Amino acid sequence: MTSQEQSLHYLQSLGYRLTPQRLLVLAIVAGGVGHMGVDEIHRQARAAYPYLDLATVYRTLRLFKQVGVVTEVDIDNRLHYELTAPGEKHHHMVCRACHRAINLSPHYLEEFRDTLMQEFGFEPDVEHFTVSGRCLPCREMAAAGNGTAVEADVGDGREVD
Amino acid sequence: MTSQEQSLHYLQSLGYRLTPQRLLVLAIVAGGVGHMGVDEIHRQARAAYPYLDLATVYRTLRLFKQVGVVTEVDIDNRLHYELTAPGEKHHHMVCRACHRAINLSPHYLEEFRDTLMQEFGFEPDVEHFTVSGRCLPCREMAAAGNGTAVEADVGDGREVD
DNA sequence: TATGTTATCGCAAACTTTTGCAATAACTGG
DNA sequence: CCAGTTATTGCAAAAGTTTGCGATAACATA
Repeated sequence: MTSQEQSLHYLQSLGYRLTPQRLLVLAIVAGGVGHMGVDEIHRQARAAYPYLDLATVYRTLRLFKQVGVVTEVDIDNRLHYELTAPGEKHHHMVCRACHRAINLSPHYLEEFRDTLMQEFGFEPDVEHFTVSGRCLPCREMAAAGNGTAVEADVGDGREVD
Repeated sequence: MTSQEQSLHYLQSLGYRLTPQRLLVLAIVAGGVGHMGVDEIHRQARAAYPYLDLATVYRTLRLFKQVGVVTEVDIDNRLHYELTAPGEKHHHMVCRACHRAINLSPHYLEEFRDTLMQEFGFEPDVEHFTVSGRCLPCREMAAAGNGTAVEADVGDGREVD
């Protein structure tokens, strides 16, 4: 049984229905490389099934995230998804300058998580954890001439739309 | 010189212009209790200055956040702002069930921050750090009969709009 | 296999946030 | 204090995401 089939059985065991739309979205996310934007998932889905609505894509991904089948990453104010690989779980560091997502092993969060649990009884949602900040290449670029490690320049000073 | 005046001088020193709109938004956020939603800030602003546009409120708050005058918190997919109190900086834990924001002393993030810096050269944006998860009361409610520690019940199982 | 229940879908519309653009007003230097 | 420069505003529209609702289809039961 493949990992996708397992996910589907799991959904079913929770009482959710297996619909062609869900199978399709899951297959697309599973087949994509890295984090996929919602629009790209929708585009690919429509290629196979033209009537699939964008709202359904959003609802499906929200559900998948809720049950842990996919991981959501906010990249530059846009939602992206990737399959949650059971053996290789990770969190993300997203650079606010170049918008790249860097994987972060759960190991780095364990201590933080334990602290919050013990001190506040607060159970952080580590499953969907993302830190934003600036990556090394972008910080170096900023230190030298300014600009971004990849492309679009972001926020140098004055207020521009 | 009040804290607000300091913020204004700081903005000016960075080359930003002091406009009535900015003064107004700053005064409102400073006068509010806790985190204020954008719509509430806008409503109050219009009371004093009816032409102030919502887009201006968003732009102003984004600017204030960028320079550190206000702190942004995402509560239930909506942006909220509070004045950044220089002496009492803190981060937030937001409960995904009751949507309350709990303050978190910077102390709890220092170690995590240092680790990311040393291991990856990644400089986390601790200024605008928020962890989502479930607070103690909500976890207890869920453990007993289910429901939320405050009001709206969120996500019990089936997919409902 | 036929039938009932209700979760899910597609569609349209709302909501939140961002953006393009021309007009305005804040600051600068004379 | 006046004129020039350009950051900022208001407005309108777009973009991204969520939601209400009636129709449809998935699952359960017989």
